[in-house]
Amino acid sequence: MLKVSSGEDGYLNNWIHTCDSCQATACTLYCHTDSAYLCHDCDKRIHGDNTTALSHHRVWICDACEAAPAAVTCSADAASLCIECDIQVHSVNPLASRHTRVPIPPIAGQICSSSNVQQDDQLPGAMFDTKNEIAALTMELNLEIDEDETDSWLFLEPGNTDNQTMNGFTYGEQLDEYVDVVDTCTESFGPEQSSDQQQLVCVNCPEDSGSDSVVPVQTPRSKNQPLQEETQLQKQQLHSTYFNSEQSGSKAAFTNYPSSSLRVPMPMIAPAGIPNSFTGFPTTTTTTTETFPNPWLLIPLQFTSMNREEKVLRYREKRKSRKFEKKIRYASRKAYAETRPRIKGKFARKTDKGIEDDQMFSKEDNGYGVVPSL
DNA sequence: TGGGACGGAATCACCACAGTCTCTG
DNA sequence: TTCAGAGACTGTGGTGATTCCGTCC
Repeated sequence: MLKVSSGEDGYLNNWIHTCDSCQATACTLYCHTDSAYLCHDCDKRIHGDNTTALSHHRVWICDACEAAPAAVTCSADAASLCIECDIQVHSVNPLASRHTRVPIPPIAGQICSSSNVQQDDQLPGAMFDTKNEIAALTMELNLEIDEDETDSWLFLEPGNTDNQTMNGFTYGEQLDEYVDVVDTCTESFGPEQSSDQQQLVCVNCPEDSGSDSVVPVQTPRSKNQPLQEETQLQKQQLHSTYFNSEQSGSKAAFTNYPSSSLRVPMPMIAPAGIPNSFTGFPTTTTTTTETFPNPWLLIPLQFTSMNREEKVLRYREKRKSRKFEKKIRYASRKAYAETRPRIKGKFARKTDKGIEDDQMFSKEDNGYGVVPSL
């Protein structure tokens, strides 16, 4: 991680977050208890000396953006990702969406060394020693649940949604809130600078590159190539993920990420007696373990009233200025659609003349049936 | 003050087809 | 294990139909 220059919000221009303690080096982990980004040395200094500090809830920083706390580990990509990057990376195509991701538990104990963390066998956030252990857990979690069944988890009591609130939010608001989270690039900057900043930050987004004159081949994407796509799957995942969390506005606020892609029903709805906020890892309850084998997945963080108020205000501002603009993912398809014959707005079959024109066009294009670029 | 009528805005479904993905042999 | 082929799936825009909401009487 290289330090470039620091922005007003504490983020470096290349998304790298500086250590909140020494302010000199890039952070490598985030302590939820202290609400601080720390480098290894500072973490060792702060948390290394007493058992109380060691129990602080710490997680590694996302491998992709290197600015937010990692929430899941993808064994397929061998990377730890924050929620936003996870969404971006794994919503690219159905194949990627099938990657099994394991929510990252907090760092247990002291970090071994400051030089070799997050490498190979020392996956971020792991109380697991090796990738093998993570893979084992992954298989454990890889429960196949019917889509309809998964959907049913999204609603506590169908037909009685009016009065269902959590922590003062209605579910509808929660739903809105997660849409906020999706809009990652915009979220991270002020409204005025968002578009420009996006151009700078999301250089790997195909939409930003402006080079998608043909339908892109959906190859596996590296961890540094996040995409901005809002698919229905995303919404389902987000809905599942943030349904019960009151802190959706900040990616730094999460430590757990029970993605629906894990095909694990969201447990936070079922256990009626479990409070909405937890301060630590919950003890196993009968209800919890019956519906979900990993109780540590359901721990929303406790927020201070100030934090919450701040997030709520921010969320409300966002909601006011939200715009649901259609995003064009495939310029080639847009071009095709615009040139297609229509009858009352509906696509119509190509006429013979249209086919002839297309053939001529193809000949002019050296015989390749390349979609004309915009 | 409540209810119906009206108009504008918003939302949704429909269509064809190139390209991609998945499955099977 | 690799390859080829078939079939399923996705995404794209303009229009009309439908729904929603605010205003007026």
